[in-house]
Amino acid sequence: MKTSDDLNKTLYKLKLTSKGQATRNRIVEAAADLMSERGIGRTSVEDVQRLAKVSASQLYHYFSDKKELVRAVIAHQTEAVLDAQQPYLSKLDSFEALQSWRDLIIEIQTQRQCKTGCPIGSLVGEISETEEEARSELVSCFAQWEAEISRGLHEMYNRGELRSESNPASLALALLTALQGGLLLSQVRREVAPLAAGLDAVLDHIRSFAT
Amino acid sequence: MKTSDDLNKTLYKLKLTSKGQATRNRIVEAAADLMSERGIGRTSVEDVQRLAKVSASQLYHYFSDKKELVRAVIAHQTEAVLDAQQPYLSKLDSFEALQSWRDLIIEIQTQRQCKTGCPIGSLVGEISETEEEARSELVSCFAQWEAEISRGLHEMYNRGELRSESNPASLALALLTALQGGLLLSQVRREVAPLAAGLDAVLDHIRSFAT
DNA sequence: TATTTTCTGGATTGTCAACTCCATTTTTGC
DNA sequence: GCAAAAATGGAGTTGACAATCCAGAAAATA
Repeated sequence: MKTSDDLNKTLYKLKLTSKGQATRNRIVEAAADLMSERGIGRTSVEDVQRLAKVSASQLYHYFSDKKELVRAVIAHQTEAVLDAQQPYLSKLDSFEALQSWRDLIIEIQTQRQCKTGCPIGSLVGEISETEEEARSELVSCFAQWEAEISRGLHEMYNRGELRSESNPASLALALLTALQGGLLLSQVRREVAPLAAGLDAVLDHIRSFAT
Repeated sequence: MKTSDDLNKTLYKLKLTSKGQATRNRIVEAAADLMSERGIGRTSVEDVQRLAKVSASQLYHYFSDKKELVRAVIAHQTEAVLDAQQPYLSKLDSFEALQSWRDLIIEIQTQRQCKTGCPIGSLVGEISETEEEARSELVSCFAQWEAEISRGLHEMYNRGELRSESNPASLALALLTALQGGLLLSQVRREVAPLAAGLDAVLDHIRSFAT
C-alpha cells in the first residue's frame, strides 16, 4: 500500500541532493542503455543496479517500482533522442535541411551497427497494453517529435516552397512513420537499407511538392 | 542436457496424431494471440496453458522450451499475416490493386481497434539481441513479405506502367517500412492516422512514377 | 489382441527477480 | 553544532514462472 509520503515523493518529487540527483541520473542512464539494447522485460533491476553501481535500497529510494523507473527511462530517452537530432531537427525548413537530417539519422544508426531500433519506438510493444500511463508518455514523446518536423514543413509551406495542395501535417507524420518502420526493419535485418529506402521515398515525395 | 531423442523431436518432428496436431495448434494459436497482445515477456507459459486448455506436460510435450514455442509462434504469424492479405498481396500489380491492399490493411487495423501492432513486427524488440535463431526467422518472414510486394511492382515495371527511372525493389521496401512504422505508431496512438499517412505518402510516390 | 508409442494430468521443484527492512552514514538547514 | 532529512549497504522475503517428473489414459501399429 502506498503511504502518503510515497505519494508525495511520486507526485511532487521531494528534494534531491546534488549527490542524490547524480545517483538518480546514473540509474536512469544505466536503465535506458540496458532497456534499449535488450528491451524492458529482459532487463532486471539487478542488472541496472550493477551497471549503475548502486544498491537495491538506493534504486528503490528514487523509484517506487520498476514501472516508475520505466517511465523515467521514457522521459530520458525522449530528451536524448530529440537532442541527438539537433540542431537539424529544430530547423527542418528547407530541402537541404531535410536531407542533412536524413543523413544524420542514417549515420547514427550506422554507428550503432543497427543493433538497436528507436530508443523510444522499441518500447512500444512492451507496454502498450498493460501500462496506460507509460503509453501516454510515449504518445506525447512522439507528438513532440512530430511537431518539430511539422513545424519545419509548415514554414516551407507558408514561405511558398511547398505547393498549396500539399499537406505538411500529413507529410510530417509520414516521415516519422517511415523513420520508425525503417529503424525497426534495420534493427532486425542489421542493415540501414530499409531506413534509407523509407526515408528517401517520403523525402522524394515531399520534394515533388516543390514549387 | 538434451538426449538424442529430444534432438530427433526437435529436428525431425516425430509423428503427430491428428489429435496431437490439433493440440499443438491450439497451443500455438493461444500463444500467438497472447504474445501479439502483451508481448512475449508478459506472456507466461501458464497463461498459454490456460487459454489453450492444456496441461504443462502437454505443452512441454510439443515444445522443448519457451524459446521453441516463440519460434513456432513466429512461423504461425508469418503465415497468418500473409494469408490475411490475400488475395491482394499476391497480385499487387496495378495501382488499383495497391490501393485495395492499402484499404484492406487500414480496415484490419481499424477492426482490431489499433490495440496491437504488426503481429510480427511487434516481436522484434523482444528478441533481436538475445535469440539469433528467432531473429533470422523474423528476417525471412519480412523477406517473404517484401518479395510479394516487390513482385507486383516489378510486373508493373516490366509492363511499362512504371517509368524506367523508378526502382521497384526500393519502392517495395519503402512500402513495407511505412507499413511497419504505421502499425507501430497506430498501436501506441490508438488511431489509424499514422498508418494511413505513411502508406498514402509512399503510394502517392509510387504513382508519381506512372507512365 | 498385444504392445509400443503418443498423449495427458497435475503435483513439484528450483531459480530468479522484484521488492522490503533496518541499520548506518552523510548531508542539509537552522 | 545539532536535530532532521536524505542517502546508502546489503541481507532477507516473497511470489511468479519456467521446467521436470511420474503415473496413467488413449491411440496407433503389427
